[in-house]
Amino acid sequence: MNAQLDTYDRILLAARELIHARSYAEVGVAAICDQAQVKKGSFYHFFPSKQALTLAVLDTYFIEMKERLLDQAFRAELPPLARLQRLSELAYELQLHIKEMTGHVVGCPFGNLALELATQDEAIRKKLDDIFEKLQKASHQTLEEAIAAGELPPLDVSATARAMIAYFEGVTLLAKTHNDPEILRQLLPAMTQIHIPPQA
Amino acid sequence: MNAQLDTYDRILLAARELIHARSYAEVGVAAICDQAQVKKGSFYHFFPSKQALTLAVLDTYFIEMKERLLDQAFRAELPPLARLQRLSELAYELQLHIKEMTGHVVGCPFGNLALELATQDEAIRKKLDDIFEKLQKASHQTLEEAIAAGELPPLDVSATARAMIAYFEGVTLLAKTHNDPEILRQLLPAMTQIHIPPQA
DNA sequence: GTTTGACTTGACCGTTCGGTCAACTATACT
DNA sequence: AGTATAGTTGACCGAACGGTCAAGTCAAAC
Repeated sequence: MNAQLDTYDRILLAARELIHARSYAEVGVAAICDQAQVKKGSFYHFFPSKQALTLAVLDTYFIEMKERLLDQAFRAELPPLARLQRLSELAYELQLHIKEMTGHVVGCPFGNLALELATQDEAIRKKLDDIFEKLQKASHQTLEEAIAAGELPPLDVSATARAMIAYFEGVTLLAKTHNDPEILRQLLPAMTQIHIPPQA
Repeated sequence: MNAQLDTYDRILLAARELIHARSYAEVGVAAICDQAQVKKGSFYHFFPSKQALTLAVLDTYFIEMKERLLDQAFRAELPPLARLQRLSELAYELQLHIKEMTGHVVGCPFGNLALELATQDEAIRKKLDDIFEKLQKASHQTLEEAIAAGELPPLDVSATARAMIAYFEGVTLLAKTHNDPEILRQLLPAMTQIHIPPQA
């Protein structure tokens, strides 16, 4: 499987899939090596530790999420709020697709690792914090355009962007716990209702 | 420490604290036994497995959450929406207090275990799902009163209750990732803005 | 043709994991 | 006093954990 990829990429791909489907602690280095068809010695030739691998995996999660969700939803030809609705649809479709293949709503890789590791591993916590900040910036831009277009009243754009990401993560958490993608379809569209007013 | 408690309760208390502060996988049975000052043999006299202990721990989390948050916030003498605002304040104060003692925003024990274990342990997933449903029912009641009092327009009460819990969990997730309780104070009050309209 | 260095291999390290068990002690009932 | 029973103890289990390492392969650089 994936014989065309070199060793480094096979490890990264295997780790990505396994950690997203299970969890950080549940997936051992040996399991990653098995799936990647790599021996443990080779693993430690490319990655100094499981933590270092996980930091690299987070980068690939971000790239994939950007390509499959952000770049698809935040397109200039759509009105600003419609972009956020499109993001909701894409997130629903993605989790539905994964559930059809694995039987589980696996949720958001960032949220998953955040709640598992934020208090245990400072480097990973920091990286996840950076990722959420990037997501916030992407929403920020869209919200400003929505206000300029009159689709939204004036508001605290930074706080509102963060609130929408929080809602997105929380809905995904409930969908994972219920193991039901329909929760995403039902609840995510309300994302745009959350408005944090400007500070006085 | 806690010499007045019997063995069973010491195990439960130790597991509660450790799992909330760290994670399920990070806390081994040996660590729980150390903290509870109990030998491993005694542990397995009272609990058949680590999973069974965790299910019991979830019950104690729910009782504590109900006493410290729900029962304090959902008081009949407060107007319905004010109860939800009070819930936000209490959640903020609780996480702030824990951070002052441990250095970490530890987040919600249910959300933490949900994202770590929902795809790995079906019994725990189911129990967490039940707990979130109970929370939804508690919000449901308050939302109906808010609508009756004219504080809210007619809406899909069940879906809105779930959406508010999702938002609550998502904000807590971001606060944990940022390790900053202020996020709760800034964002949680917007909880009551999320309205899922009634089905046509 | 030889040297270099990236990469691979498989055996191995000490530690910890969840869990078991036989033996022991303390308490309570008859 | 005798016995049943609940609880305790510490040694122990095999498996898995993250990680190490000496030895070997191989293609490119000289």
